Amino acid sequence: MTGQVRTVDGRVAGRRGQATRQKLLDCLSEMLSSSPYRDVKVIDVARKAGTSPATFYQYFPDVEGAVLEIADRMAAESSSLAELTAGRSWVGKAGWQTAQELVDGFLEFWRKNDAILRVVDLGAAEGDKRFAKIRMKILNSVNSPLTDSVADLQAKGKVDKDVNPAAIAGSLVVMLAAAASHQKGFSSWGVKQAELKPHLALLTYLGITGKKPVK
Amino acid sequence: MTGQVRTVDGRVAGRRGQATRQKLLDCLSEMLSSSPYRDVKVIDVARKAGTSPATFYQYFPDVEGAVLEIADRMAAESSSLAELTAGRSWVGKAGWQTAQELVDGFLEFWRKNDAILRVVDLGAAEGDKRFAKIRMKILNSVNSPLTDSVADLQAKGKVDKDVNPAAIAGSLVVMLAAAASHQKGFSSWGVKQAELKPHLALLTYLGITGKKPVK
DNA sequence: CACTTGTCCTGTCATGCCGTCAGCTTACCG
DNA sequence: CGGTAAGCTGACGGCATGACAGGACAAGTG
Repeated sequence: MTGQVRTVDGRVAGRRGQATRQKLLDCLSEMLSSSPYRDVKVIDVARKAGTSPATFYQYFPDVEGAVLEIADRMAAESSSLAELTAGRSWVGKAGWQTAQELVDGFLEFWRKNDAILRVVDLGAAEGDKRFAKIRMKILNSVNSPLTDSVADLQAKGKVDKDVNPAAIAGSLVVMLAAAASHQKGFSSWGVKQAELKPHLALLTYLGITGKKPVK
Repeated sequence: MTGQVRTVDGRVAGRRGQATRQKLLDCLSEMLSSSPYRDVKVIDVARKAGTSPATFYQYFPDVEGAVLEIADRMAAESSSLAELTAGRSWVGKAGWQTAQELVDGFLEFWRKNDAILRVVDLGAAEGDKRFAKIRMKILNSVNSPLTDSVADLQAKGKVDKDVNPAAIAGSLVVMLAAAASHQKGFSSWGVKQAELKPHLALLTYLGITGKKPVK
């Protein structure tokens, strides 16, 4: 699908080369979790991987290039997020359950990938189209089915005709993403994580259906 | 209040020094809008300000230090955001108007300060307490009065007793912040800014009151 | 086993930014 | 006008960057 893995100078990477490349990506991932993006240096990644900076540049044009690759893989995995919403019911108790599971799955995904997601978010916010594209791919895996759900309810007359399903779904998805990446912020408001989840689910349910949930 | 402005080596800055310092801050602000945070170099800021890197280090310990100063000033201005919510009604048509004005004011503030807010967001997400504190100060100027509003409605029996006002208000504020910093993302979902606003207001109103707005 | 081929890694180098210091210039004040 | 403190910069060692050429290594061949 993606073709062969190639080095910067055009050669085809063999088994050993791919292993080195992967190790560099893993070490970069770790560094992103432990130090500010701004301070991540090629030389540190290379040292951590037990190799030299020159090797790094054989596989990636620069740090950003490697980050994009990590982000791309994560985006590929994000498709699993779609199952949290696609084809689920938003009516009655089942609807409330859908909302809860969506929030749970979303926060979990964000928690697992928070370091790289931070960088993707920054890149997208700074206007970098490559990062914006990746961000959209991730958010879309939730946003598309969610938009469909709203449109469905709307077709059935259960949601006002003047709402734009994409705007509602997008706003909710963006809320979940932001809440996930700033969970610590909520604790300074005296809101614990366990307490936050049902409230996010509540807002999600309210936004989608326009009604209070039946718990 | 804040005492005298001092250089890194302890001297008191006079009129000329303060002007230079300010010019450096202004130029840094501009650079943050035009290039990725990761690529902002001291030497570029200095050149843009028509001075030398050594001068920069006379007033700031590093780029981050200067960024914190810019962010601090913005946080001071953010208190004006409180007026968007404090003491406003959330009932009936007046409530709907409150929601709209809140969204409007919030997006406007974010638009004006987006570059620095991006960096603050990143710093906070990376766990830097100084940035987290600044971020909280800004969000609190909206979150506190909003929390009060929910608590008020709750006391009057208009909102369910089992909701945590801080969790609801916090989630909504975070949603607004995220929507503001990724407005471009919505356009790839086919949602224009003018269309986004009323939907954010709708979600806000729904979240605060638990009911559909009377328009 | 020697030889070849193609992959893989690193030593080294020019370049450029970082962060600091000594020392020069400028402004203010008695 | 001389003293003092503020303000600025040239220059420097140190480190990261990014490029290259060449050495190390594995695998296949006669």
